[in-house]
Amino acid sequence: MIHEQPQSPAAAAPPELAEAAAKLRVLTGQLMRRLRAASEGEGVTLSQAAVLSRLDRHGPATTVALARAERVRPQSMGATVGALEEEGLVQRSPHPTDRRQAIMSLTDKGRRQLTEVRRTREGWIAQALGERLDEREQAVVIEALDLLARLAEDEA
Amino acid sequence: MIHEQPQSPAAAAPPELAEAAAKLRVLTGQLMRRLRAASEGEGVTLSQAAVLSRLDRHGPATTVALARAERVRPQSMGATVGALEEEGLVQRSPHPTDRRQAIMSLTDKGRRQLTEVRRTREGWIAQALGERLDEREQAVVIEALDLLARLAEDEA
DNA sequence: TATTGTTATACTCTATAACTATA
DNA sequence: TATAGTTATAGAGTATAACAATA
Repeated sequence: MIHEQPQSPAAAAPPELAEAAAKLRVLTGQLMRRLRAASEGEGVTLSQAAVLSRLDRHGPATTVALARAERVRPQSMGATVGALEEEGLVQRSPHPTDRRQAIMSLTDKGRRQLTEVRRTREGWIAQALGERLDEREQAVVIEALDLLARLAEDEA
Repeated sequence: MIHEQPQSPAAAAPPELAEAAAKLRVLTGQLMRRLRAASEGEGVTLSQAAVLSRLDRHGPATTVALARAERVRPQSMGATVGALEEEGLVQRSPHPTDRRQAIMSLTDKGRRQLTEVRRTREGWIAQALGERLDEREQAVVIEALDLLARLAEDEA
């Protein structure tokens, strides 16, 4: 690759980055399906598990705040937290001053469910990282995750 | 209970790997939604675009082979290639010796569509990688993608 | 019997649109 | 007007189950 090719229709990105983009696309799809498969038979779906995990890490939050954090529409998040509430895994409390808002928090049952989720759903990833990669490779993956997260969260 | 692991109930994985697993889960979901959003209004859906891309890179293939490669069920892949065929983006030819099989290949229209797909769908990733990361960081991401792909493809 | 592929059905995830209640 | 949330509807993506045709 010495000269630029001004007439190339798909140009703009150098081929190794285009290849990386294609790999990332494939990887994302496969991870999504593995995560979904791993979370089956657990009583909670993938997106429900994501909410449980987030509530545990960042504390109680409103539906809208959860939607922003996971980058889904508030209506989508509403369906997810609604299902969790029906199963008694989260509970809603009124906001102290703003009566429009409802604050969702984990119940004890939700916390127990989360323990199970972590073991089975995120567990295989953590295990694979630990068993299949040496320390340098683990460090590479960990740094790359932060870099990619930065890209994914950039602007819209 | 388990006396081999006296401490944490969710143990087994060191905390930094558990954290990496959680980050990977969040990243995967966000990338999936971004990819889907980027492929809207293109005439092909995300999984259809994946098939076009694969046919271009690896040549003609049967439904079952495509399903294995993308790690979906043959029935699911059947629906995807069926839609592509209806739009004239792929065509099916009989297998020379096995009349059960049908070999799918890109049409000229499919190839043109793919060019468009690459520009818009994988384009934003390639562009972000090029613009937001320096060369060392790009190398880290590229290596990590290969490592993660290895993990994702390991055993079932 | 095993493999390729199809048809039928259902669930998850997410979206847009239209609405109510509160600020 | 703006924000938090709900309800209704739809499409993408995938799965399982049952089946037909071919090897």
